[in-house]
Amino acid sequence: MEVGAKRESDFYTRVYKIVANIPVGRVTTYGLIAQTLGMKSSARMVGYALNAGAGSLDFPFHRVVNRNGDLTGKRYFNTPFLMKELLISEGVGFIGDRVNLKLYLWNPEIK
DNA sequence: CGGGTGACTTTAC
DNA sequence: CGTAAAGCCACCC
Repeated sequence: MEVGAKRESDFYTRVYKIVANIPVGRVTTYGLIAQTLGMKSSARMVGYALNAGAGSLDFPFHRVVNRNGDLTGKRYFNTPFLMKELLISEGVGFIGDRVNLKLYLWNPEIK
């Protein structure tokens, strides 16, 4: 029937769908997701959306980092260092405390 | 409808 | 590399 004509009006749902599509061993940024949604100026809302879904949904929000590749969301984790450990465990490379976006940045797309 | 908030981003010093 | 300030848009009360 309608090819996605339903269009999830929920901004959050959009973010969840993209985050859920992030392949293992890859990461993406808030601004990039926002841009994919057509609102590059609403990068804050992306992280906000994850916080709203976190706790209720099982999304790999640890794969979402900021523009610098820094794990800004680690402070919302039960154990902050866990976020970095998870990424390393998945094969994501780090430069100090930041993700090597040069090699592991993933380009989000709406499925 | 209005005010407050925020897991961002950019620019500036 | 550090902090500070402004812009930004969606959600909550």
